Amino acid sequence: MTRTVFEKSDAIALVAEVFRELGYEGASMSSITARTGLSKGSLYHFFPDGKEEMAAEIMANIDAWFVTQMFRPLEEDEPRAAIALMWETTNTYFRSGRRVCLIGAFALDETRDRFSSAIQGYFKRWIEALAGALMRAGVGASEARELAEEAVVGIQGALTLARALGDDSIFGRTLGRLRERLMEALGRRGL
Amino acid sequence: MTRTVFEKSDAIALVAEVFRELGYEGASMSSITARTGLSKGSLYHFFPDGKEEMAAEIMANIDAWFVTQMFRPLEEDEPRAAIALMWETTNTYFRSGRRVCLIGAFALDETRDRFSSAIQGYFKRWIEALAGALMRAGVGASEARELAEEAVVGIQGALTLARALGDDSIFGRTLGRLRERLMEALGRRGL
DNA sequence: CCATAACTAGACTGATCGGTTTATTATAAA
DNA sequence: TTTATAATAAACCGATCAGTCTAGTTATGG
Repeated sequence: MTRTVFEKSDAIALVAEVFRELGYEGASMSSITARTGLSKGSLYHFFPDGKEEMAAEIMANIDAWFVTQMFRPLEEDEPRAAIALMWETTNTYFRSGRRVCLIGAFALDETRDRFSSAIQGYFKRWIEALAGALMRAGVGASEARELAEEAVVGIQGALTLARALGDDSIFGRTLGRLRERLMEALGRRGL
Repeated sequence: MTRTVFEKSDAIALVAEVFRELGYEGASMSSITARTGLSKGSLYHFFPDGKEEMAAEIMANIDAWFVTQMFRPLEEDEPRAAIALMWETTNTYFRSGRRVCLIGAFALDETRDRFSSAIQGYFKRWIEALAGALMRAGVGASEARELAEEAVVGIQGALTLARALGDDSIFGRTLGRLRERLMEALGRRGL
């Protein structure tokens, strides 16, 4: 019997894609083994506590990626550049609307109860990081908060509707609309 | 052994609530019987084809409700009044953000494939009905379409974030923001 | 080259899955 | 009443579930 060797990071990425497609409850161990090519032995080697550990590690992985690619730049770098990067990163990460937000999907059913603090932390940090960048760019606190909330809400809604309608174009249009609104708010204070 | 008698409409409403909480895959027959108080005998009496029929009937039920309460008014009644009613209906139906959109939740995982036309039809009609009302109120076609899309996207996104953050207030704020934007567009043409 | 550890394949287990069947009880027409 | 039908309860079914275990194979460090 021939053997394929996986790295844990590969396993995380592969399993994440299955959760994205089937949801937490919908992803059975057998569907995970079938779709990833990882045997149960491998999966329980990497994730001794099974599905729940898989999901937890995947979410931590996603969160860490967003922190380095988006949140920290928003929090620390030049705000306008970081915001511009955010739109790029968002569009790329979600594959122009073809990829669902796993954390958003987990939030909708009782999966949320298992991972509530991770889910809450992710969205809270996104909104706060964006609001902070807007404020550093000169936008007033309350308007910055409103705009940031609106942006993250819009991204999540667009992902839902892109899937529901089977039409990615709504994602691009929404991102464009939201970006325009932020640009407008930024434009009003010092060019 | 004592017996409780249910109506089918009761069964639909009760099971719908379980799907809303657990998702389609997460809702097992035993969890449905436990939470609704309906026995398997009753459930399979009302829904001979099991879970799939339950979900299909629930979605048809939701769709019919939205058609009479929201879509038809938007399509046929005085547009400004119908739009005002839409915000009321939306806020009431989703219990100020505490209740998830079942159809939106189904859209995110592979449940979508089972019910794609129903899911797509629901959101398409919502957007088109709202866009139509805006046009009849004097808003240009392309702007009406944009605004309608933005509104439905925003509602779905707000529902996701309300659950994710465990904070309903974001739903009310989003609805207020969206209503304001529509009012502004309506205000620009003939008061 | 060997020894040990890291890793993988897949058979296996008890529990639970969606769904069926049988038996019983309520309802309502005759 | 009687009788037919609608509705409910629960035992039961094969399939699949998450998770375990064993027997291996491959990588590595000496």
